[in-house]
Amino acid sequence: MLSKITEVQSALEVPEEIAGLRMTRQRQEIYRILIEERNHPTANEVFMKAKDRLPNLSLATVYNCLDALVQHGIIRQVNFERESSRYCPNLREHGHFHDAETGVIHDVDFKPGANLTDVLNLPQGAVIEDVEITLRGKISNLQ
Amino acid sequence: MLSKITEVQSALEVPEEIAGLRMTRQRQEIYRILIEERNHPTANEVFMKAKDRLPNLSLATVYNCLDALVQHGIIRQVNFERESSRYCPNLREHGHFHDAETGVIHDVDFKPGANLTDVLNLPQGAVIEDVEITLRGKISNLQ
DNA sequence: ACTGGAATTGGAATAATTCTTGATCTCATT
DNA sequence: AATGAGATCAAGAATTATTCCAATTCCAGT
Repeated sequence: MLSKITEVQSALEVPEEIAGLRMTRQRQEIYRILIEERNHPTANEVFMKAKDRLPNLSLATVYNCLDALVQHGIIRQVNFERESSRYCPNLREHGHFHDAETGVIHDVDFKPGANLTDVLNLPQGAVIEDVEITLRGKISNLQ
Repeated sequence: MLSKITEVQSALEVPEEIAGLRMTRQRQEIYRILIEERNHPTANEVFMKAKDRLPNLSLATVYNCLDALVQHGIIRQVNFERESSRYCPNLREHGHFHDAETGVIHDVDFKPGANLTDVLNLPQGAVIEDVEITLRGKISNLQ
């Protein structure tokens, strides 16, 4: 069990409020886990990790918190096929490369100045509000 | 409403076997629905449609058939966020634009010669095996 | 027609997520 | 410090999409 002081100190890394969302202990802890790990955990994985520090935490609360963070644009929800949703604190517009061999998910940035309309024939008048790009494959060591 | 003759003719368009998959009545019917409608139905929507012709059809069979078709590369499974999977007989490599206002899903083709690596910074050595591009937005009529 | 393997069916089971409800916390105001 | 309103949390029930399972049924090759 952690001391009150340790808990408060780590909590201080995250501000009291972000984007108008009150950062409660639970939300802070969950956000901190996403920031520190950066490995696109599922709600359940976040739950496991967070229980160390918040023993009374419930899975429902993890879902609530993750959803609140997503709604306020503080983190992003990422879906791979029909698997559990994963969560990501990287707010840059980016895609994901899922290494099928290791299971590791790499963030994939857009090249500077690149535009999706360079490669896609969008329908006439299409206004994009959200982009989800998911690649699956493997990382080859061969040169 | 289609005439019997049209129905039979359209059914005949589907061969006995595709890509090594035995085309049973159920698989034929399900495939035909995907081909004719081309509106990215869910398994349940396919089930509803197919029941007209195959009254004993079960939802489990629809899932089985769709999966068999997907496994044999005859159709593709498409996922939007956490919604039900949808199915698509368009085998060209393509993405999807989801019109949030009408719910319509448009296929989005790649521009000829375009390559994803033109716009994305992939991890070193990444070999792409599968691409899923999903855009969400609206269609504006304004010029 | 017979037979073995594949396919189908219907219902039960599963897994992820959401909902519900009551308890608890927070914060502004007194 | 007490109060009250509203937000948040916890626990478990409910929901939803999908998969599993066991018992038929179907079909291609003999």
